[in-house]
Amino acid sequence: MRKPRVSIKQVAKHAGVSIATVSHVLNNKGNISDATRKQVRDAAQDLGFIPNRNASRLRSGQSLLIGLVVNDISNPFFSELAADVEAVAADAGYLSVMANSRDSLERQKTVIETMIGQGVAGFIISAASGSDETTFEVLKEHGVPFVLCVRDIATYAADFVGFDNFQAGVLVGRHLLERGYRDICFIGGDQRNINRTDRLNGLLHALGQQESGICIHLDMPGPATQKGGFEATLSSLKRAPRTDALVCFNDYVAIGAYEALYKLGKRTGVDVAVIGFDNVPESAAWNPPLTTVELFPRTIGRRAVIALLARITDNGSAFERVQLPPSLVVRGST
Amino acid sequence: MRKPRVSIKQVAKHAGVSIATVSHVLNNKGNISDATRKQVRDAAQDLGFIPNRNASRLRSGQSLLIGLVVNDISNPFFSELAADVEAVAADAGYLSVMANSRDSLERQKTVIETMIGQGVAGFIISAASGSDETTFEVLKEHGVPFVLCVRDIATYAADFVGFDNFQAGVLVGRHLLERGYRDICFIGGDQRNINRTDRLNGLLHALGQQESGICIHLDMPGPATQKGGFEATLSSLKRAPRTDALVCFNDYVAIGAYEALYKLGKRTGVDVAVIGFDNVPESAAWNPPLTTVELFPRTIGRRAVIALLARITDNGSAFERVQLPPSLVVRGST
DNA sequence: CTGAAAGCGCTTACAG
DNA sequence: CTGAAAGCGCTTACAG
Repeated sequence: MRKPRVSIKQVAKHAGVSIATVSHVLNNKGNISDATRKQVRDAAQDLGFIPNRNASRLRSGQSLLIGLVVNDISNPFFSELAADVEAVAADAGYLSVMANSRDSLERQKTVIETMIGQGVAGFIISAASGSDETTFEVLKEHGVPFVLCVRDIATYAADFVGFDNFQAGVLVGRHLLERGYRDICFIGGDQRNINRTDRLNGLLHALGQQESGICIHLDMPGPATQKGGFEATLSSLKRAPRTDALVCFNDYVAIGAYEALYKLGKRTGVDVAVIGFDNVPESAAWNPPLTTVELFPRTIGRRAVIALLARITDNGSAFERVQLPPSLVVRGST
Repeated sequence: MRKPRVSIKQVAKHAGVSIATVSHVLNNKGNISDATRKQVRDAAQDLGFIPNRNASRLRSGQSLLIGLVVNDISNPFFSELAADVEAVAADAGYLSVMANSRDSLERQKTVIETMIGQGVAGFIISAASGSDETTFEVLKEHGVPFVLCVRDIATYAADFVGFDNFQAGVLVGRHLLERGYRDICFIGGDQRNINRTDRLNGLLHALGQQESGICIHLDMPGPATQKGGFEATLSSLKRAPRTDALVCFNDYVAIGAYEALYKLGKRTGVDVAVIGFDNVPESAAWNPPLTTVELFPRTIGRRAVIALLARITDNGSAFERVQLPPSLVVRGST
């Protein structure tokens, strides 16, 4: 079916040298005279030679593939992160393979095993909800380095690059206090999601520092989607009609809250404040523009690649934890 | 650095059989007794064996990798498409490798060559702006099957899965006529982008069927981004202050138009209508909700994988062209 | 029903 | 400075 590929053998023949020499030239190894070097390069060019990386990898054990496993590829937070992972990896000569765990433990396992079989040099993983110390055992067993990002695992020792969720919650809490909101509801997100727990704790921490009647009325977990936000908003306002601020697990949930408030005839930002996390690009253009917390997905992606490359080169060093400080973006919705 | 991987050899030893037998069992080939089969399976399980696909691929020439090359990974249209490509490919036992051409011809070339080197079984490609018949020559030379999606190449013969852009333009044109808009401006998008040309032509076609003073004032190409839409809107309204409808190359451009109109003190959907293409999920929750054209990225992704798998199995058949009909979603912005 | 052996396309010590 | 040869982990005709 497929045409026979041009191999190093043909290149060698065409250039009138041995295959060892071709390999040396192509990998810039050993001492090769300039004349030979040019001959080989020209021959490779003429024949349109593309080296078979499977063979290289098999023989040398070196791989130039990076595996990226995220919870939801179609979430802009992760697609931005992925875009930078891909770009930085490419600069270092690595190709990135991306897979979607769809936040399912089982699928995460399959995806990781498949990628090991493909011979990836290492992994960048945002752990699926419910992951624990045993989840990544297989990577240790196979000696494949990995770094976690965005979603950490409480008890697990590995490199981690993410943002400080507790601090993000604190920023939101302080802001709400300053603006005088008193009846607050936290909506959306999977309860097993450790980032959610941290954000909520940060929020409670900030609110608790004040002696006042301020309290969280409701903690309403649910799908971290627009639809989830819509429904959580409706039921929150039914159960706690005096709610004056909705803290949303992410901007998707927040846009669902906008929709629900509109339906209920409440003015977003006037009758009820809405605040999100992520700062997706569109949120600046919503009506009213969304107050949210910027979490720098692209920076996380970039840092994760750097950490992984370091780990691939030297798997012995101590684990590193990078937590980027979040930053509050105040707009019209609060 | 890496632990020595468990190979078929260890499995064979552990099961007390030859490596050929292990291979047969694992690939369900040949006649193997149930007893032996079980022994091998158990041994593989015990040792946590994951077959080295590089070796399989090298020997058999068969690959289970699919390469997906898109113009912009962080655009939700493509990340949704990618999500379904990945899912359907996974069901068929394929792993998908995604790369971002960033709509650059040069990067597209690099990415394709790298992937060939990785031994992908085939490609799904949304052609970068400016691609032509020579761009994908390298794939033909190497005998690697591919299908194009979303962005086609006028003169090129290959499978294609996309949507009917002309028809999408017609839908928009008819809708604007019905609502009585007369001063229309088409904004955003790369002028070399064939989808843009087709949409514009469809729009002109629909408008031209009417005998009236309706006309397109301005065709303002530009970046297909929020920022691009913002700026194009400002300059359009400066040059043609009577503009009553903005047709935006995509929803990103449209949200930029919202922003600009807000800044100019015009009411979106009342003073100036805005219409987009893509129907990104959030657009339903914008204020006002966006009238846009649904283009079914997930369906395109799914169909593209199916077409590619057919092409991998039988590269001789005639090229197939799938054009999904677009569908107008009318909301508050028109 | 099972196994010995060749070979996929490379890389890499080693010899000259 | 260049090349002959072994070997990475598999698959596959072929022999028994």
